[in-house]
Amino acid sequence: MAKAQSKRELILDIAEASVLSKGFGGTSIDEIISAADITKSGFFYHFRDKNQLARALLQRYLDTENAILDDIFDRARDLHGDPLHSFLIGLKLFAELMEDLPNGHPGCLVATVAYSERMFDQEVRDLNRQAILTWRERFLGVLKEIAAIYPPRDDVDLMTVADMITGTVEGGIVLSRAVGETAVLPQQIVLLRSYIRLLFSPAL
Amino acid sequence: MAKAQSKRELILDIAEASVLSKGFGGTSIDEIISAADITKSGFFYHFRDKNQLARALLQRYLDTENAILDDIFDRARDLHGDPLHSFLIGLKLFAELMEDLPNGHPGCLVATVAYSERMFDQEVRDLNRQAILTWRERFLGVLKEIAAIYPPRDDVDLMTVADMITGTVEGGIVLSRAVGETAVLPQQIVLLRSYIRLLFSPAL
DNA sequence: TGTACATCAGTGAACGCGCGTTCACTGATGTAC
DNA sequence: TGTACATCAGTGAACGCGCGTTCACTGATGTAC
Repeated sequence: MAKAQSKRELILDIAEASVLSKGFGGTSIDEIISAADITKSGFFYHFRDKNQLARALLQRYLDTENAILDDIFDRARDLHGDPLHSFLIGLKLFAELMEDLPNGHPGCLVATVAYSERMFDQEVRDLNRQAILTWRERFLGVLKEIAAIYPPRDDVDLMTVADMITGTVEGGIVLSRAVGETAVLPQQIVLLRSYIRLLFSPAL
Repeated sequence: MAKAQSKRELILDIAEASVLSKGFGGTSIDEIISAADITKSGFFYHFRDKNQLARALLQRYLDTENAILDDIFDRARDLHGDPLHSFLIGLKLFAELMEDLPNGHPGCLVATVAYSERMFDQEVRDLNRQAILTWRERFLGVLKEIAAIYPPRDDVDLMTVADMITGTVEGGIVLSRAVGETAVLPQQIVLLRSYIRLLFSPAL
């Protein structure tokens, strides 16, 4: 949780941590305002209602997450011209980033929304859906580039492979949290990398 | 949701569906009892408190889930003597089972607990942790058998591969729900199967 | 530079409903002798 | 077979606290002229 520069950001920081550890329905505004040292009316000055908080929370989360992905895969591009090799480097960088988080990945808001969809309005659910589709397109683009050079060894649907990137992260977070081992998520990403390599590498 | 044979089972059925769509904190006892056509005291006759409901919910879920896995992989064993081939058959059967669910997989309670751990007591969290570890051991056993015959093509940790089975299902469910496409989960399982085959099959 | 007004970032008090939980009680069925 | 008692599966009424939300108001800062 980065140090907040404004009360609004502070509210979002506190709310995000609470939502990820107690769910949206388990997070109360009273609890947020007491941690943020603000009155209840102060909270409602910044957010019209609780669903508006959810929307802001998810939007902010997606923006930073996408910025991180951009950064990692852009750096990987700079390190190697070949799309397969640069993607493998990107996955390695991603795994290392997850490994360096002191308490493990704090959790993905997309998963919380998916698992309590009936708590949110249509706008939030649409935002969530769009997030997955954006990641699908992002990775599908890279995979198509790779497949054009390295024909896959198995008859797979590239869109499904693209989803697997996101799915591995989502699944890895659930496992890491449930079992209480922060190492599980980075291990899963490294294993995903092994699959991508096996799938596209010319015969060893 | 199977038809309940007792009020207690009915409460569990209703609560499970609600927890999977609104989270544990978003599920109220009032809502459960009105759907189950029972009074509040009737609820507290069956469950001491809300956490006791969570424990019963998770325990029942794990029991049925493990029974399904036993059934599928036992059948796969009967169909082929070789551990690799029978495991690949088992994964296919699993994917088909997920494909045949009319509204997709209803969601995994392990994930809900993992994403709202602070809502539950230690007993529930331990149960959740143990569930993941049990699945890890289950699949690790099979993978060791396979690796003894087919040396893996890549230097992977078999425990991480075992976790990947569980992780693919957890991640696949999150994706399926978030994007609203029931096909995503079975597709992910089929892709996992492709990896297992690629990893252990002798050079094609 | 002074004055008038607008906006920003909140405060304080109150609202009514819903929440999980308790407790004394009850009618139907089962069991012992 | 009749009676006494125990257990099962609940009911009904009340509890107090916490919840999300509203509304009139306020002091500090910014802007126009």
